[in-house]
Amino acid sequence: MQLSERKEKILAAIVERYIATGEPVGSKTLLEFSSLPVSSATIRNEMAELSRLGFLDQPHTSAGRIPSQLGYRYYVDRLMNRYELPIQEKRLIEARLSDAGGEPQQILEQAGQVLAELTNCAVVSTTPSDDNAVIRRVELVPLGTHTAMMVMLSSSGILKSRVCRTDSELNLELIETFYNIVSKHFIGKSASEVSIALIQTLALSLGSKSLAISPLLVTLSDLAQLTEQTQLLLEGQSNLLNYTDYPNAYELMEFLRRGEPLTNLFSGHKTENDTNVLIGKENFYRELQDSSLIFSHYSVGGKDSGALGLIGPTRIDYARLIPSLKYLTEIVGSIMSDTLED
Amino acid sequence: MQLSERKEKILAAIVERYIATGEPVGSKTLLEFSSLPVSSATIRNEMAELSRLGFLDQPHTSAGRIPSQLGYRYYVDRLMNRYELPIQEKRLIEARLSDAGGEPQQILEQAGQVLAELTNCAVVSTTPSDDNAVIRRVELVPLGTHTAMMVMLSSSGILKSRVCRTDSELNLELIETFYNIVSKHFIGKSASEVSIALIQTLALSLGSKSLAISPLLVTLSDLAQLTEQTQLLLEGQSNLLNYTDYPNAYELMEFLRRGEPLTNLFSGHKTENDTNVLIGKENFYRELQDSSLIFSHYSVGGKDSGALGLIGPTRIDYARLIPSLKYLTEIVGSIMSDTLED
DNA sequence: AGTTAGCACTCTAACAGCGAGAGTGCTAAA
DNA sequence: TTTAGCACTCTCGCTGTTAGAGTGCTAACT
Repeated sequence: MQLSERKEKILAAIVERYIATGEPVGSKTLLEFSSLPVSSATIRNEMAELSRLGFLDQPHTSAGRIPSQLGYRYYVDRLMNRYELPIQEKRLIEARLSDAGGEPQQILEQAGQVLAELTNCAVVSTTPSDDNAVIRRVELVPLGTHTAMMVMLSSSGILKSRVCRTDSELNLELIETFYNIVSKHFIGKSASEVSIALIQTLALSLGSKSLAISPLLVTLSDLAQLTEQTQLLLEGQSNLLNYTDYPNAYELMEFLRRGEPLTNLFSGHKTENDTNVLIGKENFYRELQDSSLIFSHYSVGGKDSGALGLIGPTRIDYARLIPSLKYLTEIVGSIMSDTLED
Repeated sequence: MQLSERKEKILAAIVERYIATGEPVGSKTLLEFSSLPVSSATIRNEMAELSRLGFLDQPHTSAGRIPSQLGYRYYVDRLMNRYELPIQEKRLIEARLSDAGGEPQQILEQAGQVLAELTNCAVVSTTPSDDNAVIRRVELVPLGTHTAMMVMLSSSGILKSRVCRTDSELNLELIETFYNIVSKHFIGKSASEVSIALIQTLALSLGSKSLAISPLLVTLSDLAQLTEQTQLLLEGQSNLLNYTDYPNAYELMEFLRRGEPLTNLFSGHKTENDTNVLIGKENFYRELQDSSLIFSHYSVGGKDSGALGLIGPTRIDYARLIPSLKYLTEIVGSIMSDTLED
């Protein structure tokens, strides 16, 4: 639906004013604020119409108007002037991310913190998932006579480790056998190829050594699963507590902590244009229906591999947050790409 | 101060009742609940006296009594019957922790989750800090022609990694030189010995290779700092939102997130008996003065190295939480000890 | 001397009533 | 089509009232 220019101006002004103050906007307030060359009565008429069309809500008769979900949607899709980050700010952020440590998790953690500070929202992100990722390197570091730490690095840069305990003594021969098996059967394989079945057949084929080495292989398989699993990182949850809009922040925070729903949402809902904006009831999950979720996928080596998302009340500054998020996903993607392929 | 037996019974009953219900306890309620062989009038007299002595507070004249800070203190020190975890529960927890992955952070994360579920409190823990920890192993994994991932394992089992970018190409010779330097100058050294000065003199002594190798040495030094730094882990913060006692949970959650204050508190305040209990205003930090903090140090190899702590309102079930925390610290310590020295 | 019944007293929480203020929708005039 | 004006509605904050919970005190009882 296309609104008249004047209606658009009024809607935009209401959205922006409400985002800024959190108070319902009345016709008089709007008049001073928006400097339209009309009287408050005209604005009242237009507002009444916008209400009838479903773009505005009214908490009660004698209150001003607040944007409805549809109002926000129209604003985001057609009215909003994106507000880009100043260039110095961008440089600053870039420096912070470059300094994060270089691993995907570290970069995302830092990006999450930056975004949380910048936006006062909760920030979620998923670690890169790459269907073509393969095991790149496995190290076994003996810690004692029967324990060792195993470290696995995947081609997507994910590093995972576990401590492993063996029944028989961890001597040089055993370690060497392990490394042989690894380089022969695991390096270059994807995690999904490391099945229990493979582990079992391998163990069997080793005969007498089987018993000694199988704990190592089991750990190896665990690690392969871990490197493949997408992880959800969370930053700035406490920001949500500053919004009076959330009477029960607990439910939302528990939802975020659970992780899988969001991970699924992100992987199912590929970025169509650049940034996805889900407002209020547009969200599938009940726990998010009082919130807006803005998310965008970052791409490593030209391929979408994970996402960053912002969560706040529907009353957030879309014009500022969307470009910020977009910038962060771009820079995260480019830093990760740099690290992995040069 | 020693209270009469009857006063103690009444105080204990009030504390327990208030912990259970969160409502001020009146003389009549107490009568049904505690089954003392006296009338409500007598209880009233005793309660008045306990108020005068400072063990009870009264929100207002016509409300019941609630324990004062002193009341909780007396209860914790002398009245409380510790409520041990049932043995099956202990076994279950043990299994969960053994399965966590073996690294200190992984064990602590799991322990934190378990405790958060068990207690409905926020759980904090510090990673083991060991003044005698030394660098055990360093691995350099090339990722591209100019980037590599460096992984460092300390003798206390801490694993840290960073991605490092070099100006000149990462060829085999460079890598070999790096490993030589590492094994000669760094393995077996403590992190504090890895000073900037050392890095600089080393770089200088290498002459022509100096420029190529110095980014690697800088990263090495960064990693050494990281492995040495105590980290604060946080679980179950959202539990705090379930207590009506916290009008501004935001402040507390930000305090927990900041980390250093608690890290300092733990390291400064060594475990005297077995478990420390700081109630309300007994806490040094303003942000904790509406809360109780229970913490206890775990020991790895017979030496205190980190701590686990619970944070909740002063109105928490000390009798149940203290033994739970104590058990968790013991098991965390024993699992970590097992891993590192066998 | 300690305990108890009884009672007057105090304070809160909940509810109703009221007025001020904000903002609307409608009407009639420009 | 716009605007001034006005009656109307609804919230918010204040006040007053009442019911109920709980106390502290006194006087009687064991």
